[in-house]
Amino acid sequence: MTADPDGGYHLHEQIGFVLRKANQRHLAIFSARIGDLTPPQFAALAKLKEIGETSQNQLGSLIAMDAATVKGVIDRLRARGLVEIGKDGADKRRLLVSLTVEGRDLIERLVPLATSITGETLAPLTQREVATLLRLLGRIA
Amino acid sequence: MTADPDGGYHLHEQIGFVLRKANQRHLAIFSARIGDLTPPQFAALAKLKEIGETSQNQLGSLIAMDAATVKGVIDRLRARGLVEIGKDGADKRRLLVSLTVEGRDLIERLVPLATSITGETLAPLTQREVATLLRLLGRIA
DNA sequence: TTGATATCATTCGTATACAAACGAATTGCC
DNA sequence: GGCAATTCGTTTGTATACGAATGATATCAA
Repeated sequence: MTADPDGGYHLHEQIGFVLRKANQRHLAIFSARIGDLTPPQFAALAKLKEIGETSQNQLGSLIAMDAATVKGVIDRLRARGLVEIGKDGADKRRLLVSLTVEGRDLIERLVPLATSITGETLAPLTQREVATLLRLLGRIA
Repeated sequence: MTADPDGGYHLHEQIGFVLRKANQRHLAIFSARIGDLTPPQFAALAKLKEIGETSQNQLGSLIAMDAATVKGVIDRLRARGLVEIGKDGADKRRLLVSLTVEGRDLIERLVPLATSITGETLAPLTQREVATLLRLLGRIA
């Protein structure tokens, strides 16, 4: 039924390709609404607001970034004064990352925008379809 | 019903975050099975096999890459002898990109692997759910 | 207690991604 | 024909991503 009659391989039907395109559209919507922060930077600030101070690697695992990637993101947020780092007295290997006052202010102002970004990204779907999509994506993520 | 009782913003429920995680899992499966080619490189070869010779920018728009990105991908494929470029007699601005014999051999050998990568990525879902997911993703892509 | 193992953060190298600016070539329009 | 707008490819700069290697520190086990 849904099988390809000619048995051929079509790039546009592969999950990897469609995921990449959906990501691109979301990124375009995001940067149109929040121009001075990238989605990874936003994710770091949002997670810090949710859970408070943590180590750099712990934050990375919470937002699905490896150690090398999260370091770059935190460095750039730090250069802008949105987060700050401190030492962990109990474990000298760790860097504790936390929001600055400016970072907290910014993320609180941006949350409504982020909600509208999610809304615009999902605008082509009904509420029921949104729920289905998130459920199925969650299972392959 | 599905509304968040506390009205809070949770990163893990946002479409952008879930898309990024699904992409990560797909990439991990891809590189475990096809270690010496990235998904964008594979996409370029697969599309060239589908449509034959095209200009660099045209190829980019077919596989959703901007001009700067596609240039890097083609450069690396060219350095490995998988694609070659020629001049367009009718339009001196254009570079015509095509598969070499080695490139054609490789992509034909890899297509079965790519099919199994798609299968493994979608393994947590039933056939019906796969169809639903691809349909909904296609609408927001 | 000490020695193997694991964890934390950093660094290096490679590969997407995309914006912006650029020169060369082509097209559209009068 | 000729000039403006467009298109093609390139280059530069910035920002993820991830593998691999490394040094410092913790932990665990014999």
